[in-house]
Amino acid sequence: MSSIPIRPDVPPGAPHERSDAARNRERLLNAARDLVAESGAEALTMDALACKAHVGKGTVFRRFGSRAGLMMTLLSDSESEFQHGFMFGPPPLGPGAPPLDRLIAFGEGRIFFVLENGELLKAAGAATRNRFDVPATKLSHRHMEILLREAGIVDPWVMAMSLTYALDPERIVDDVRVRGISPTRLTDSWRELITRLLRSA
Amino acid sequence: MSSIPIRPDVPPGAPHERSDAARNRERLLNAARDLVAESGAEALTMDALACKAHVGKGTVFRRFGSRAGLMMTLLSDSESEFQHGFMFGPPPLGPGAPPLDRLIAFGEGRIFFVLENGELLKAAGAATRNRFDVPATKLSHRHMEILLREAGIVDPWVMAMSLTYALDPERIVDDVRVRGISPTRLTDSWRELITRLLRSA
DNA sequence: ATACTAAACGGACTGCGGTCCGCTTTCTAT
DNA sequence: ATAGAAAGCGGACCGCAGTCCGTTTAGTAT
Repeated sequence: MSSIPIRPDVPPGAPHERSDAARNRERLLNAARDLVAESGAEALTMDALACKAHVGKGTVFRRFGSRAGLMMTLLSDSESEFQHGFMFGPPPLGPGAPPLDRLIAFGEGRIFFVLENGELLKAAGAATRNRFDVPATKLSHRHMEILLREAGIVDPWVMAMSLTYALDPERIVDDVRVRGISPTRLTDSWRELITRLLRSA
Repeated sequence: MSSIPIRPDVPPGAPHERSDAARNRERLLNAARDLVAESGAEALTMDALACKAHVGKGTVFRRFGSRAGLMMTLLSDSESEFQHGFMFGPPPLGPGAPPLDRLIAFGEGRIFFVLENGELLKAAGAATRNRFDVPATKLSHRHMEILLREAGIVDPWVMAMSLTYALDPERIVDDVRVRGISPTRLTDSWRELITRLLRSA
């Protein structure tokens, strides 16, 4: 029953990961999860991580590229789950429902997803400059674009971008945690936005 | 014809600014404008500024609080101008036109404003955490909120927040400069968004 | 003029993200 | 088993934002 641990993102020509590299990746991921669990993502520093994982700082950056990259790695599981939901799951989030309902469900799902993973998302988004080289973001954008096109929006690409920013993690988290807006108000307003946007003339 | 230079933001009980402080403020502002002019806001470092203004680093931070604060100071002139435009200027941007037209004009104005001052705005927004303690942002938000309420939106406060993020400087600048979207597409899409959002059932 | 006080000053210092590069380890080919 | 090459490693190092605190200086009161 021994299983080979899956290494994500490994493109076709796999030069085979070295054993020490694999070990260190494991160490780093565990240490990172510990640190996040005990003090939150915001407080995690790359030095502390390197230290806790008994690894050089260079190794940390070789592995994840940047702090944002680390956060994205930490997010990737729950993110894939959410992605799976809107791509293959049951309607109204998944395929089978009309665009209006799917967009409403998408926004609601996204809002709750953000509220669960807000710290990580904010830390991951802080990259600045990438922000849209992030596959997950591109995928969400494209998903909305397609639904908007189906619904007759003239420039679905740009509209999807507007909606993407309307669902910005920082915005959602701060609305709820800093400005005291309830999640319900957020989802209600999203529903109002999409409903008005898509109802036919 | 001698005029006393206006010191902005000075609340009632003015303990009178010391002469050396005034002189340093002038130096810093000039140096900052020079630096921005020659290499862009992004490249401006607080050390370089202090050095160029022949002033200690502590002085820079005493004056502006943070890099974002400095950028906001640099912006304040053009920002007031834009604010004046939508608060007191001629319709459709200013009062006198219906909310629909005013919102469209507001978004268009904002897009062009951002494209002119994008670097400064991005650098100013990087504050993170404040972002809404910024008076200018609050004012824009409130402006939209009022127009949305007039137009019958159920939760104008939250909707205004969505629209605020849809007009985020980073979004606009990156759409145009990184992703190659023309300003016209942006304004057209904004018009489509607002038009659909506000047309009555 | 003198003495006093509070504001202002400046630059050394800290903490963090990120880079660099000489050294070490693992894998592969023989 | 051995040697060579490449991937991996680690920590000193850099640049930058922001803080701290002992020193200087501009106004004020006498």
